Parts: sequence; structure tokens; C-alpha cells
Amino acid sequence: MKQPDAPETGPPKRKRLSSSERRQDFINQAIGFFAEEGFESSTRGLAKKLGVTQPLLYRYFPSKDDLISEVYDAVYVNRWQPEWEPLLRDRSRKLVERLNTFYNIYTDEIFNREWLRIYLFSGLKGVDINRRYMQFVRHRILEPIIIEARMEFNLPDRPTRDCEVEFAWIIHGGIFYYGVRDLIYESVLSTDKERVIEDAIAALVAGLKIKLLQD
Amino acid sequence: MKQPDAPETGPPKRKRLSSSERRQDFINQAIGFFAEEGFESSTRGLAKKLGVTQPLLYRYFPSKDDLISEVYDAVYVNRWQPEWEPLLRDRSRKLVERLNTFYNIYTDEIFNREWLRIYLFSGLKGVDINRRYMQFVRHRILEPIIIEARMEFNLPDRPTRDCEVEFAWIIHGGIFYYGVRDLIYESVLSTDKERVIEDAIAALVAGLKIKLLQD
DNA sequence: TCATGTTTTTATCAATAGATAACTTACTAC
DNA sequence: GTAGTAAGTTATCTATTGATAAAAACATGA
Repeated sequence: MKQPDAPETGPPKRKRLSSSERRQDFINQAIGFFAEEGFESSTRGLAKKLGVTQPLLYRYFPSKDDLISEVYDAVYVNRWQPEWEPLLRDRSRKLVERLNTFYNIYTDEIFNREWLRIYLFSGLKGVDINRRYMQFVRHRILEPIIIEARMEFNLPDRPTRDCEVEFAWIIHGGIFYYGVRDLIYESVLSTDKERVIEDAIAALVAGLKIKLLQD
Repeated sequence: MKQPDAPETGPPKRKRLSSSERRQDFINQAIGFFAEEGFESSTRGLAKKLGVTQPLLYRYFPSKDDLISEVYDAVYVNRWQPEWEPLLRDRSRKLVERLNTFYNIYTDEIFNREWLRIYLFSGLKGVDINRRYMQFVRHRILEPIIIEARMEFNLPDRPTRDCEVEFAWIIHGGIFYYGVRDLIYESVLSTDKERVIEDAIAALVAGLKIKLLQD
């Protein structure tokens, strides 16, 4: 009576994945799950989303916290594409152009609900990886921008000053917050990203020019 | 043997507060508790902080969610001081001056760990009050700023455009994010708030000038 | 002082949490 | 095929969760 090859309502017929595949699949789906529900959500809820039983998780991860750590790693690491950095330093192009290109690419990568929510959750939890990311932004994005700006304005090279970095942070944070308003707070943003970034970069470069020429 | 008036290690001797006082005290302390621990934290943890038993909470609030709602109300409402709005519109002062004064006062109010954490938590939870607050910022802060800027540059009055508001959001968000980095991410910020706001406002006004004169 | 009503605590429930052990099912090498 | 191993499930433990009922502690007016 039972048709064994009927695809619907057939027997569970779960496919058995290899250890490493399954593990990676768990992590990938856990990102989406915890991003949406928060890290306090239950492992049973996650297991349900994964279509497996809850104890199976403990075959791949010693504890919930270990799983969460792997989620952090997967989210924070490998987002940064090494080719972005030379892009900032490519002096054959005008600074404004470079910055527009960079911020459009960069925000294409981080402006998604999952990344932003994991970022905000981890920030509130005070986990170390968050603090390290802030340092990363400073050293890989903001300080290079200031150095390049000095070049653009034909100023002698010199270590960046804190107040210059803070000003770059204001614009960077403003752009970041645009993504948060769009994807987390789900405000209706009528102006498109490219245009907003363009205006922000214009203000950044103009502001830096004044600051850097000041002394 | 027992000294009844010894203040230390004496009998519990809890003072009994009036119903409304106690209720208010609960809400006030709940703000700090949930801000630090998140809204998923247990009512038992809160009760411990309050120095009372957990069931007592249910005499004052029908459920945990009701208590949380009251926390939202207490945090979001009454932060805005009505005298701030005319301050933005006081045309006897230069716009830059007004904006600096306003943002210094405004951030004095919202740049505290409790407020910012409750704000971020509620944003991630997607509660309605958060969205309403965004609208509030737009209508009470950003749009007035743009209108005042048009005045400052001797331009005819006209409804604000979305891309103008978005630009103001970038700077506003950048300032906000400065507070988040300081108090939530606990980055070491070497530049003081006043200076950072000054630079941000300069960029805002300069950027608005260009944008508003463009068409 | 004693009766009455309110505040607070003790005891407890049912649901859910993370985690473990033991059993069952599927795959693979021989 | 079949034995052995790895993957997956069922059943269960203990701790904790929000919430309720009933008893106790307290305050107050007569």
C-alpha cells in the first residue's frame, strides 16, 4: 500500500550528512536562528528549525555556549575581504571616489539583518570579539582614511590624532546606523544607500579637510 | 541579649512602603536590572535585587510583560524636555551655536548606560515604542534642523525632502553611535563629547548648506 | 487590645531550560 | 550479507522559569 517513492508524507527518510557537513550546516542555520530570536533562545527551538532532535546538537557542540562562540566566529571572521584595504589606498583615484566605492562594497557585506543583529546582540552581551572588531575598524578603515586624506591635501605624513579618528567614527557610525534603521528598526528609508553614502562621504572629506588643515 | 536598635545584623525590619511608592520603586530598579541583564532575565533575579520575594512582584504587575511595558514607558517618556524644541528654533542665535547647545544637552540626557541599553534591547525586540521614537526624532529634531538651516541660508521655506532628512540622520546617528561606543562597547574614547559634537555639527551645517543650495 | 484589611512570604505548580544516557537506525568495509 | 561504527532518536534528569494560592506578618482604627 505504501508507495516508498512518494515524495510527500513519505517516511521521514532523513538524509544522513557527513560529520563536517552537518556541523557546518548547524552553524550556518544557528546564525539565522540566534540573529532572529536572540542568544537566550532555546536549543530546542534551534533543533526544530534544523529539523533534528535537540540532543543531536550536543553531539557536535559540547554546550550551547560553544555553539554560540562558533556562531560569533562565523559571523565576524571572513567578512573582511583583504582586497578592500588596497582599494582605500589606491592613489590613482580621487579620495572621494575611493571612499564611495569602499563604503558601498563594505555595506553590501554587513548590511543584512543577520549580521547586524548578531553584532548588536554581541555588543550588548559585552563579548570580547565585539571590542576587537571596533579596533579592527579603527585600524583598517578609519586611520587609513585619515592618512589618505592627508595625502590628498598634500600634507606631510604624521600619525593620526584621536580627534581626527573620532570625526571619522561619527560618519562611519552614521552610515552604520543607517543600516540599523533600515534592517533592524525597519524604518521606511526612502533615500537609497548609494545616495546616502555619497552625502556622508562628502561631509567626511570636507570635514577632514578643515580639521587636517587646522594645525 | 538582642539589641533591637542595632542597625547591623538586626532583624529584617523591612520598612513597608505605600503601594504607589513601592510600585514606583520597583519600576525604577527594574530599569537598571533589565538594562544590565536584558529582558530575558528572571523575575527572581529582579526580586533579589529589590530585596523582596519574587511573588510580590505579581501583586503590583499582572505579568512580567506588563512590568516590562512600564519600564519602557518610564524610559522613553519624560526624557524629552519641552523647552528643548524652542531652543532649536531660537533665531536670535546662530544655527551652529543652537545645535551645539541642543546636542550637548540632549546627549547629557540620553548618554547613560541604562537608557542606551534599554533602547538597544527594545530595538532588537522590535517593540512599537522604538519605532515611535524614531518618528519623534525625525519630526522634533531633524526636520526642525533642516527648516532652520533653510532660514539660516536665506532660502525660501519649503517642506523638507527625504534626502535632506537622511543626511541629518547620518550625523545624528553618528553622534548617537558615539554614545554607544562609549557606554555600551566601553571603548576608550580619548576625545571628549563636546569636541566631537562640535565637529559633527560643523559637518552637518556645512553639508546641509551644500545640499540645500543645490536645487 | 483586638478586629480588619493590606502587604509580604512560604510553598508549590506546570512549563521549559540545558544536558546526559541508552537505545535505534543507517552507512561502510570486508 | 554482516559486523562494526557513526548518526540520530527517545526518554529522562535536574534546575529554572513565570505564575498562583494560602498562610503569615504587619499596620491601623476603634
